[in-house]
Amino acid sequence: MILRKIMNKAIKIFKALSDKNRLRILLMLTKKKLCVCEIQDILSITVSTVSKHLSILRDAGFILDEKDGKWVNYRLNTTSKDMILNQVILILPFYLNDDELIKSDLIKVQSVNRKNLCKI
Amino acid sequence: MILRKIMNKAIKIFKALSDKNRLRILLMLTKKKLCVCEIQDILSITVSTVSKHLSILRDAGFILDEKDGKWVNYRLNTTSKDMILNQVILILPFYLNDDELIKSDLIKVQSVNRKNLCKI
DNA sequence: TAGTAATTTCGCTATTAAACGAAATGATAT
DNA sequence: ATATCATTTCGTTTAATAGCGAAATTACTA
Repeated sequence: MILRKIMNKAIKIFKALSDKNRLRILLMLTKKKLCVCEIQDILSITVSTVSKHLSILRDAGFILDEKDGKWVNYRLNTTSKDMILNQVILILPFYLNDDELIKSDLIKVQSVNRKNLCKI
Repeated sequence: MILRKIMNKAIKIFKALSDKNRLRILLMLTKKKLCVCEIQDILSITVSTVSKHLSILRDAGFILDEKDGKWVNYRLNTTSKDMILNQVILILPFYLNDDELIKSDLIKVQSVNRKNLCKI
């Protein structure tokens, strides 16, 4: 029963990684925790789509959420015991380091500020 | 130009890994090189679908093909310089080792024989 | 308690991907 | 060279996924 789920877990992880915006989110979260509207601002897609991406990353085990006032902070899960998940989180920053889009995302992350962004 | 392709390469690799039959194929190829009809026999899907999966794995860099008489042998690419690709090939066997479907695939691989299978 | 703001969920549309069978291709062997 | 067989490509159908906007939810705050 449990054993038959191993491959499904792997597939869920790899599917989560198969989308450009989700890779961008993961890389941003290596720099700091972010709320939905901060991510929305950088990706330039709707807030509902961001929320969906975050739930896919959470289901796969990559990120955790925590309430912070009226915001929800999302951050990388650094406590997972999953071998693939840990390796990916380790390798991705090196791998995507030189990607132009990732580079500009990471610059924007430094100065993004939820207090200026929100009030949808 | 080239740099903008880094993320697309990553996405291609993760998409290739996001399918059950392709994971099964990769694991089988860790044991020995196989032709299309041998893989078809174990997966129980049509030969054209197997061929499509193999082309996706080849495009992502996971496997290589070589002619062998009237057959085409597919084998793992162990010469890649790609960081993600190498790590995945290293980790996957450990990760999927206990999956029941993978276990039965790997038993079947031992005795599969193209000479008995073919004549579609 | 009512209002407001952040986030999630729902319903929909458009695109992508997996599967099949049939036809085309490539290569061996008679 | 022709027949045969393994594989690939093509055309189609069906299922999954990313995106949007609107409605629902959750939780501060006035």
